[in-house]
Amino acid sequence: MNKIERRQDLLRAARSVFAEKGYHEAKVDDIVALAKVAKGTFYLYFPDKRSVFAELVQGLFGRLGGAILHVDPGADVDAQIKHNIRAIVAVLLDDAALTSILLSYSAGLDPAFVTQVRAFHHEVKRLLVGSLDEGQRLGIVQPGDTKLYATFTIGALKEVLFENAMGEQARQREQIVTALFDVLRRGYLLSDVAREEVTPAAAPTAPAAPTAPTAPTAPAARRPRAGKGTR
Amino acid sequence: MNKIERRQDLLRAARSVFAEKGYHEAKVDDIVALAKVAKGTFYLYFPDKRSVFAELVQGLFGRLGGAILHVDPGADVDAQIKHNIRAIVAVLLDDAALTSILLSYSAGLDPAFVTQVRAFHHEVKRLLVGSLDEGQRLGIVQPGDTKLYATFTIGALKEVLFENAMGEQARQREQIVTALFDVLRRGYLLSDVAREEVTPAAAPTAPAAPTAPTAPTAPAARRPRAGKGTR
DNA sequence: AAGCCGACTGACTGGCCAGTCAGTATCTGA
DNA sequence: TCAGATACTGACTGGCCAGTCAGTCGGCTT
Repeated sequence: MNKIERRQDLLRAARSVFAEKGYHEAKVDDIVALAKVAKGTFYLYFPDKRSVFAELVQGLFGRLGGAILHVDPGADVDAQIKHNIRAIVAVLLDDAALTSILLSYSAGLDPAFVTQVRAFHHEVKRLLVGSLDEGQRLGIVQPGDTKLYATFTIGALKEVLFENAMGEQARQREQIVTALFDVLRRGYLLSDVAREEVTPAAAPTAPAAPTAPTAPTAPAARRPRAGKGTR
Repeated sequence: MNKIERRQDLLRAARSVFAEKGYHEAKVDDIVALAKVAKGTFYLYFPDKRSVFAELVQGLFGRLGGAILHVDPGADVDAQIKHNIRAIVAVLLDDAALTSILLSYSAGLDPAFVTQVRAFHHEVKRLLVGSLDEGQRLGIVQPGDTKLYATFTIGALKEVLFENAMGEQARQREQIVTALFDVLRRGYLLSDVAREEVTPAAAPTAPAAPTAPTAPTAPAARRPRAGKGTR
């Protein structure tokens, strides 16, 4: 058992423990117990608890960053978008353990660390907003607030991955990719126009009183759903 | 200063501190300092730290649960959906402090508590999935995995609210509502018609997906098409 | 075989903080 | 005015756990 292997053992153990208990509840004692070494050994390989965690997260960030490609508007955009979704999903699904921490347990850590996570998050969003802006110029993206679009997208992605990481739902990678892409492309609600034909009777019972007089952001056009019934 | 007011003071102080530092970093000493009482006083009003937090969260849950109405398919569905989105947004925006904790800091608490939060989350999702299923039967919702739709929706909503709670973006309530609704109804990507039909079990590999030079569908802008070339 | 060295060990310490409680202040009604 | 009740105080304790370090172990060299 050389030093490198031992280090790996510790990292592996740390990852499991962090994933299972979150940062705070993960005790160094748990990690060393799992790695089957004495506590002192841990400190021969890492200066402190924070460091192991940081190293694990750093690795994840690296893999994520490497997976995301800048979208070239000159080529097949759909494919590239799908590719990016797929890449992100792949990385994060393969490391469900860490993902679950980053997505839910990411607080209460040292401020410095939170900052780091936040920064990465911002970077991803910046990148996405940039792409969407460009897409708008090219007519690939609907008019509207791209920052909001980006936020929705990231949120949706985080949530699925989080569910997966938490073991609440085990989904096929490709299913997630396809479904998300489809929602981004056409939503899932059918407009009321198209609906008229399907609904039996529309008795105006009005159980709720929504009262939505304020609806300034009227989207320019409601796309007439031509052959939407297919599928 | 009667007992009720004092209790309110403590609750208010606790809310601020929790919001600012998260559950773990919030010390009872911080709370009592902010409320300007001695530590002992805190324990005259609450059995322990966990309880204050639980009470705060319970209140939020109550308000949220009360705000969500079951959608009646016989009436104006769009309006009701918008109403629900608006109600949730309203509650969560008004309590940015707590929201930020629930959405990010919700871990490392006692397992019992995490369970509670999780349960609520599930309940909301269950409700939404139910509505979507019904919607599908009525042709209001696209075919597809409603659980996935629900997850995306909840994720998107969480993310905007989280950003707002974190003070990263201050958005108009109505803007969020409208934008989210629009995305749910039509997505934001304008895409090739050719990709309308999506294969469920697509080939996983090949980052550069099926080269599909196709006929455009978007109304206005045309976009250049060329060979691909990722990055 | 002797002695050196790097890897490993685990009992221990120091700091932190939730929660306690003996004591003090303030109020209230007789 | 004073006695009892109620509200409040803050120094203190006990438990927990990250991080330490004096010491063991086993392999390698000479």
